[in-house]
Amino acid sequence: MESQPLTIRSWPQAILHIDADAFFASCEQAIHPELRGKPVITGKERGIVAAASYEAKARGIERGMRLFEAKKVCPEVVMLPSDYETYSLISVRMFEILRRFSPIVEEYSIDEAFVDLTGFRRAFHGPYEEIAKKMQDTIQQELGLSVSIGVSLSKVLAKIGSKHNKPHGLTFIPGREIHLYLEKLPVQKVWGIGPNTAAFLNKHGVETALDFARKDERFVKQHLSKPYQEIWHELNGRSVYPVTVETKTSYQSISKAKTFTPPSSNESFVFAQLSKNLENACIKARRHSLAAARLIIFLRKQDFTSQGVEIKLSRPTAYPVELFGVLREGFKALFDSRAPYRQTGVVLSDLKAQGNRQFDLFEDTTRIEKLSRVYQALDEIAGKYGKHTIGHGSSLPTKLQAQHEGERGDTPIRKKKLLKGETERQRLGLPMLHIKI
DNA sequence: TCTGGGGTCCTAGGACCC
DNA sequence: TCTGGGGTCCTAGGACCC
Repeated sequence: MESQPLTIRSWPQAILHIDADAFFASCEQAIHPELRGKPVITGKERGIVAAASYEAKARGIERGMRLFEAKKVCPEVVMLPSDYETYSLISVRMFEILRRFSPIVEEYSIDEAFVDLTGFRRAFHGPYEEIAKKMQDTIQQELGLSVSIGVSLSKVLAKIGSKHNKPHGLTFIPGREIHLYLEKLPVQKVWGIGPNTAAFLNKHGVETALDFARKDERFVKQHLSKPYQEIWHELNGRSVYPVTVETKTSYQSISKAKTFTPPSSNESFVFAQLSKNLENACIKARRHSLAAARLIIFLRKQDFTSQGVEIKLSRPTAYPVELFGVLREGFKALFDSRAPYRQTGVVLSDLKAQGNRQFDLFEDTTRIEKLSRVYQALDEIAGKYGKHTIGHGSSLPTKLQAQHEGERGDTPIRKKKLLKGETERQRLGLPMLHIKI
């Protein structure tokens, strides 16, 4: 297989990666000044630590820890539920600040961005490090947020830089010093290299990022696929990943999954959970004017094993009423009343823009138009009065449950080792089941 | 590393067509 | 009846990311 020629720029790039420190917890401290200096964690609604402030980390709290453990190591910890809407707003403001320095800003995730600074030295009368320092100071002053920054010749190297010194670090990696940063870095810490590829590389004597960067091109081309060949170039200071400005406007797939505690084997409750997920996924799809031509349903048992089905729809849709029939069928095929379940989920995929929707020749188009008007009205009401004002009857048992779900007991989580090479997809273990709507 | 919720991209192989 | 070669599209699966 001949791979595409790699685009290698002939002049040195200056790429900056910025990563907010303990973002969720820092947002809370920025909004609530009384929390500053205190150990704060978010994730209360899930029962595990989603983010921990540096004060909390200093007292031994780690991401992923269960709440009661956090409380044990640090009784005075302040626990908050995650407030994604607020974090998103703060994130937007952070990106706005970055755009004052360069128009080429890639919003990589809620708390990370890449910025292409190539050629901006003169505009700022100073070296790239000074520009980076100024960004860091501005974000600190205007948003009260601490960020870590890496600047180097490629995205992969810039990422290594921003991780090198946290929190509030600023690391500049010029071409002649790359090896100093790679030599002690285990290869699996490199962005894009996961446990599988790391294991493969280890077998070939590659332990550190530097070992990998120094591997000869023949080996890389022969044994590794395109993404890893690209990482290899990036580690050597040859930028192949451009900083892309386009903000995400569409989706390849939309998924919704929810874990409930304690696990349940109540059929109608579990089905109601599933319906709720479907409704939420459809709301999101409609908000983006998308309709799904495929639906995946999965149920996860208490022991973390999952079963799922993938259903091909005869026509794309984002209307739950049209999907409840297949949802029920799929659910029946999966549900085992002996097993307590801990999670249900749906994935809408093969998404089509609704503008281009084709009606089948003999389809009842008036019915579909009516449906579309009904859902438009529903979406408007939800917009005005809140998302959960109106729902479908089949999702009702989730509400009943919510009412007498006073406390949500911490169910012990069974540890299960991921089998080598096992993926999310395989854990879902999806047999193909074609059902037409 | 230790399972929450949400995503993306790449590749090999089969089906189908000339 | 057998045998090529080549192209395109689709799918399932794999690996990774925050």
